[in-house]
Amino acid sequence: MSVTIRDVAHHAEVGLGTVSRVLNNSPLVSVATRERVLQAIAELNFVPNQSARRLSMGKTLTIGVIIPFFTRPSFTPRLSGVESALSETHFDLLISNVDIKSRRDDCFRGFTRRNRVDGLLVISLPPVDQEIPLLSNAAVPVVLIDVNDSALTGLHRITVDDVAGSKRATEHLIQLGHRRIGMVGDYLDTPFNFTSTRDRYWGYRQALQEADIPFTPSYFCEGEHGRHEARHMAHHLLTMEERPTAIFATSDTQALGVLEAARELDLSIPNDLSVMGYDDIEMAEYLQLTTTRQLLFESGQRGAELLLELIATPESYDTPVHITLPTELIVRGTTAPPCGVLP
Amino acid sequence: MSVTIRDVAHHAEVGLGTVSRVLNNSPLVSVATRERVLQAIAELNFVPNQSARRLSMGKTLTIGVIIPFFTRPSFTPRLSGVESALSETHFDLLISNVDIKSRRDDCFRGFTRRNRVDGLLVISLPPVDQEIPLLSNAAVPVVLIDVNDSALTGLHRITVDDVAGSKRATEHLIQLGHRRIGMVGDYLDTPFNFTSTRDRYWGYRQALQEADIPFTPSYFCEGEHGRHEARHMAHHLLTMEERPTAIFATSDTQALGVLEAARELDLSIPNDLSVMGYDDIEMAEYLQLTTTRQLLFESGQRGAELLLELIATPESYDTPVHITLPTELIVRGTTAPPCGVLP
DNA sequence: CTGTTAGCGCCTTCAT
DNA sequence: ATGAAGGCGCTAACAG
Repeated sequence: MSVTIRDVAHHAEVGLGTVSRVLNNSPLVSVATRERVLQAIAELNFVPNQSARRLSMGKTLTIGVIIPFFTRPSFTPRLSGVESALSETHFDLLISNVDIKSRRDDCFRGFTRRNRVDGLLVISLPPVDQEIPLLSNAAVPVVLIDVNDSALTGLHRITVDDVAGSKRATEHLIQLGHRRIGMVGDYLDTPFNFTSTRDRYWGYRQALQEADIPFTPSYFCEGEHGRHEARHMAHHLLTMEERPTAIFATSDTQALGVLEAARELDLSIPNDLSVMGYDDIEMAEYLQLTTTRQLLFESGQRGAELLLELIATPESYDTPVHITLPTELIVRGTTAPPCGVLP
Repeated sequence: MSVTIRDVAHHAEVGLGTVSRVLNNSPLVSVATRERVLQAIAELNFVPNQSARRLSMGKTLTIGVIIPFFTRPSFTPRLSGVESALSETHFDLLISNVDIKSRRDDCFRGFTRRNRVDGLLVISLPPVDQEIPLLSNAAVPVVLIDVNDSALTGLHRITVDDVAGSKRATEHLIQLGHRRIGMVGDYLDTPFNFTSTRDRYWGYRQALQEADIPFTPSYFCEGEHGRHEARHMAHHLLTMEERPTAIFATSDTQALGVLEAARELDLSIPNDLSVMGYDDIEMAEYLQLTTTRQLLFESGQRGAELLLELIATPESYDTPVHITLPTELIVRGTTAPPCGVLP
């Protein structure tokens, strides 16, 4: 059916092993024979069969990545980073988008065995307790990206200090003179249990506390992720009796919803209301949104790079690698001192 | 090393073939033995080796997709559509992001052979002449998405009538009373040769012609894709002596750049300038951008569905399938009659 | 340096 | 309904 290594061997009048050597850049081939084989390969238009190589080598030559909601603007750059790190290599990229819980569980189980992938990247999805040993004893190396949980110290991770980033963001608002600061975020408890959501919540709480501003539960709104949902939450906050003068959205996407709500209510930004996002997605700059930048692309890239090293030389990594990426406050146009207050 | 079908056979005290049959849901197994095998599988925690299956079956159980710039907001939904169609199946999704020409060529060659993928989806990338036979005679079925070229009638395709969509968009502007209509778009000629770019250009030209508005070359700007580049082009247009009263950007992303340029120049939208986008990406609604909606997600989904059918029953598709997806003009807030002109 | 051989783990006839 | 045997295309270890 298809031309095989055997045909090439015949054609080049060499042994079958020699062809294999040429294919794998073995130095144990004379220049002359190598030339001959290469030519035969070209003439026959031969391409090695991946499945056969993989079976024979006991490797899959592919990297798996488990990522939730890969179309969200904050996930795409992460994926892109992974892709860029892998594009130089011969590894295939097997992406599993999980947006329902059951798929998530399947992927965790399926990918931790050797015969699916040679290494696994998990993005934003913290393993539950019983899965931790699964990952740390996995047949293949695993790197967690954007999963910040102290129970995970046994695993390789690329994380962001969201508590600090969020605290810093809140402090910015406080320094501007705001005291009534609302928060619009994802549900703290979801089937996926994103750690970033909670970390950002705690950063906010900490900043308030250190500034001696009491936490007002009614200023904290949690809901489904998304612009529309955020708009509703913000609308609710902004029509309260004593409405917040600033709203911190835990993602830029949600900040857009807040801006929409403000528009509906004819509140001018930043005079009537300060709005703060998180992530610094592409659109944030366009919208002049004050936000906290995290290195989304880099997180994917470095995670993938680490994974590649783990695959290449597992022995040099007996202790888990933990890289923390910095965040940066990006002050743009949606934050200002509250009405009537001078800095 | 890993538990194999052989171990299962031993454990269940059956032949090795029987285990295979159970694995493949063959009806040729008695309920009793099936139970026994299933239990052995569970007890041994056996998972079949993909590479081995693939080699043995001569299938790869994976679908390849070649997509350029997969982080662009108009490509992500297409990919998402593909993913959604595949998530129900047992097919793996092998994504190749090509953003440089050489990778593109490699992918075209590499993926058209049987041993890489069982089917190929090509998004937005028209094959060059010499590649057409490669694709139509490919060892595996191929479906082109968003590639609109009359030379491609021999291939299965999901397309959008961009000429019509673009013409309609331009007509909208004309009907509002605009006569000086600028266009900001991608380079017409690029290494990738996106057909949509050219189609949109021609739709624009056609609409002008039918309305007896002469085409003004200086009103047409082409450049690298992206918001910033579009901003520069728009800036140029808007500082001309007789500047356009409306600008049609050939993508929403570029429309954002146009809006930015208008902001810089203190032009109010839509009074001083009408802006029209294309695609209807997620952000368009938020920005109240008038645009042309195309079914991005559906294009990916239907392409993948078609491909799956082609793989399953190739014999029932002796003649190429060509599905054209509709576009829809979405009038929002960035277009209005030109200053001083009543509709 | 090169040819030969024995698997890699599974599917698929072929007998039974 | 079931077991045994051959082969998918390649790599790697071996002998020369």
